[in-house]
Amino acid sequence: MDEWCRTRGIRLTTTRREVLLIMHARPGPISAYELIRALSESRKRKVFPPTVYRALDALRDLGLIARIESRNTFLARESPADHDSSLIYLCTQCGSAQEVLDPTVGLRVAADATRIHFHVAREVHEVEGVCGDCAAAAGVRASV
Amino acid sequence: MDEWCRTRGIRLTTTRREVLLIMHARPGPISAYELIRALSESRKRKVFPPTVYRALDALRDLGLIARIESRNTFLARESPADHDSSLIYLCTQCGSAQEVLDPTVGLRVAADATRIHFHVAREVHEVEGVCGDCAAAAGVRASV
DNA sequence: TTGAGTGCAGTATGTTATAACATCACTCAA
DNA sequence: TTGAGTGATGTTATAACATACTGCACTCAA
Repeated sequence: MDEWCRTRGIRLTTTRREVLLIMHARPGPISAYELIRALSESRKRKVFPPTVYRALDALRDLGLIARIESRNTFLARESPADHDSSLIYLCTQCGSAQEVLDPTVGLRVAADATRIHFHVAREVHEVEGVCGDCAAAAGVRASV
Repeated sequence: MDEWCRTRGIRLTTTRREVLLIMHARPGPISAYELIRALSESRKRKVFPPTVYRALDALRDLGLIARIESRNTFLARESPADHDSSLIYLCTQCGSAQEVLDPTVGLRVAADATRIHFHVAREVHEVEGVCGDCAAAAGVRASV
């Protein structure tokens, strides 16, 4: 993993590794300030915002995490591959986030971009709603 | 217009109308705090954040404006129809924003959602890159 | 062993957003 | 026309998110 990062010209330093560990340790998206609190706690001393934001930037460059723009939170990825035009499904009930890869969305975006002569650099696709589990739970409650 | 709003159960009050006018008066996205400053100036007295944020919420409910999640800014729409799964193309050079309707993207999202048993409520599609005008300008500069 | 490059700590501040509560205005029925 | 109910706004205060900038420490190659 360390080596994997180095080949990308980005070192997996202590801070970055700690941030990634915290993110993997808890399910779902986490805010930068929650990370600041968690990191401060594990280090037994105050950690300042820039420390965490820098780590998040580096992890994002590595593709190891994704930023959820509509919520100002961050999500650890299971694998760092090919997420250029992934979709993130966000549950408004339980707060969970699920990343889905659907290249056809990227193709549509590319087609539309060509039509308006736009050069795509980055795509954000976020879908808000209710996940299957929460819908099922609500259904159970409703039918009782 | 006033009547059009009322049929949707939302009044187009003075504050909301003023905010909408400011947004239409300048091209491109505008931040909430720019609106606060602009509205304070036009009213000759201080306007507080909640005033503008509430107006923005109402205008968003009416579909008259869109929030650009990846930039924390707001964009006035030309018409308020059918923007449920529109795409916003954002130029990193000139800051312009262009909304494009492409229902096929919404269809793909719906299909993916069904597959993972997700119930969609709202979609955010934002594409960052360079607009045609800026690319052309850069091309001209590069070729000189 | 020194100097360039990179990453980190910390200060300070800028920017975005909302909770909470008081007050005002509009609507509509009596 | 008046008064209750509802929705909108004014205001204070603060929470939450983010970055500019300075300086120090470490690594590694020359």
